Amino acid sequence: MGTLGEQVSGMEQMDKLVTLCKRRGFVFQNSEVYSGLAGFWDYGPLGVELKRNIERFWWNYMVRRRDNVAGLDAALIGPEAVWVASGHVGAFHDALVDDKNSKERFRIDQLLYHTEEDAEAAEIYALEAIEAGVTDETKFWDGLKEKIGYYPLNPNTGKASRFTAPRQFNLMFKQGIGATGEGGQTGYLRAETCQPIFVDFDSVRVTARQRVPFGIAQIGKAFRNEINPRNFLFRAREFSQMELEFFVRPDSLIEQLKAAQVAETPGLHDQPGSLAPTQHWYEYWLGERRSYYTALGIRDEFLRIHDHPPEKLAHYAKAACDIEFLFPFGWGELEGIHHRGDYDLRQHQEHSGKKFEYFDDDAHRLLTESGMNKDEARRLATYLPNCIETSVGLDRTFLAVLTAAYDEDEQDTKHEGKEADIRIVLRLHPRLAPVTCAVFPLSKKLSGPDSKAYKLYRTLIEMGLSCEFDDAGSIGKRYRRMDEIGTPWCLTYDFDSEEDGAVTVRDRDSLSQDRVSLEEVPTLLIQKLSES
RNA sequence: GCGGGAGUAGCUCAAUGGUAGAGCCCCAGCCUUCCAAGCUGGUCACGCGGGUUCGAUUCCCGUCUCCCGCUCCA
Repeated sequence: MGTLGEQVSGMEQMDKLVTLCKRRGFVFQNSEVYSGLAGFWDYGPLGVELKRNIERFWWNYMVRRRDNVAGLDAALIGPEAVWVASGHVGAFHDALVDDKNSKERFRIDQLLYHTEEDAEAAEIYALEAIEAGVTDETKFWDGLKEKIGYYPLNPNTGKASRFTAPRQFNLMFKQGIGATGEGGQTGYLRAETCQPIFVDFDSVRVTARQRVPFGIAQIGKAFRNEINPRNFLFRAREFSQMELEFFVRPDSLIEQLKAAQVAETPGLHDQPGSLAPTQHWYEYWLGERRSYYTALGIRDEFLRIHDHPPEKLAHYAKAACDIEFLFPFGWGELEGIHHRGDYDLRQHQEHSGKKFEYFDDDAHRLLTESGMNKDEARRLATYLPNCIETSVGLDRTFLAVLTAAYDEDEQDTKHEGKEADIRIVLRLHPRLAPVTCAVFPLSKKLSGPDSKAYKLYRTLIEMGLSCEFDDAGSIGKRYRRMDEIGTPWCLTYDFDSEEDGAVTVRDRDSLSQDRVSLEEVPTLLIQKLSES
């Protein structure tokens, strides 16, 4: 952060980011001409480039450079059965009540009851009442009192209060399949991208010829009908996730067998056998994910790990933590790393009737070699894999990258009568920047389709670089336009270029200017990119 | 979803019960111009709907969106 960057308050910075995003075409409110739709955003010309660069970065880091991770791009919508099995149809249908006195909102089972049984009875009663269309609060609460013998209290004050009748909040988008809406299936837009991964687990494993441990990765949209979308891209109703589900053996049988054999057996890579069998994979991925953010150019002081205490874990999780980023509005979750156990595969196995068990050839061979009888060896070698999940919010990463990159400089100004010359600059990682370089003919007389400047621009484009050509306005103004969108390098073709065949390469951060011959420019840029 | 605040050009703001001005941005042209703010010209706005009124950007109601707090947050 520059000197000015540190002085602006969080919300000021957020406003500046939102304005910049709109002004320069990173992100627009969806359907703005129809006054907008809360929780939905459109990525503009620069936004789509930045977003794809982030995706590519993640995909290379998590999939392409590993031989034990396979990719997937599954449908956004799935039949009801998938979401019943995953638990979303049940868990995403909370019955909520508002306290009219305190303006607080509670899940009905989290009010103050004498016993847990009463709380459960209240929830069941509430869901029935919602089903039956009961909206009269007096009728509802009197009915509940008949059931459990008293009115529940506000859990914060411990006192009686005026509650509304319960309402159901369905966090999943539901859709009838088939044009008539009749006779077809009910489908849901996926609430998280991982469920199709679990459903396709066996198909991917077999076709990718993968053996446990291995992972399945996916980047794609997910949808949640959030009660209240907030904080720009941070909580949207349609958003993208980048997820890896990594499947591991739930015990340390292999390590034990190998250790028992002989010392020369090489240990599995990255797999110290002394730890709890799956815990180290959880820690391995946490470490990998931290390195990823460093590689992405996000400094450590913007990140922290928030461990979920055991009593607060979701029903499926054995361990969980969040990687949080310091957004302008405070710390917020960027990524969740969860040890999901075998919950998901087990659920889908039970609901679908298909086996997701894995037969471990290695273990089977070692076991039979040790003289164990076949049935016992087969039993021990067959298991349902456990899953370590790393789940990143792509839109949140986008916002984090912008937040970390946003800076304001104070420049020396030649002009008098003005207080300060403020330069807005996005210090984006060069590989993330939506535009990598720009070509500026110093004068329009050096412009035109047959000019050398334009030909340089075409050359760079054909090399696959993201490049812009700008001949409008003063040269300084053009530099500023590029600073504001984070373009790392600007190439200026001037009157001397005709003679010396060289251009000025201007650096976004150092403002340095180097004279480079036209022939060397492409390789220089490629080199700078790979070194960054 | 509740409570509070706010919506006038791409941005920042102004004025007005008789349909709106400016600066910056943007576009075109001029200038041998390497770090915004030179000259000339130009485009672009009262979130949407309804009501009151002869007439509404202005007053009222609703709605949508944004911000803050609560809530929610797999």
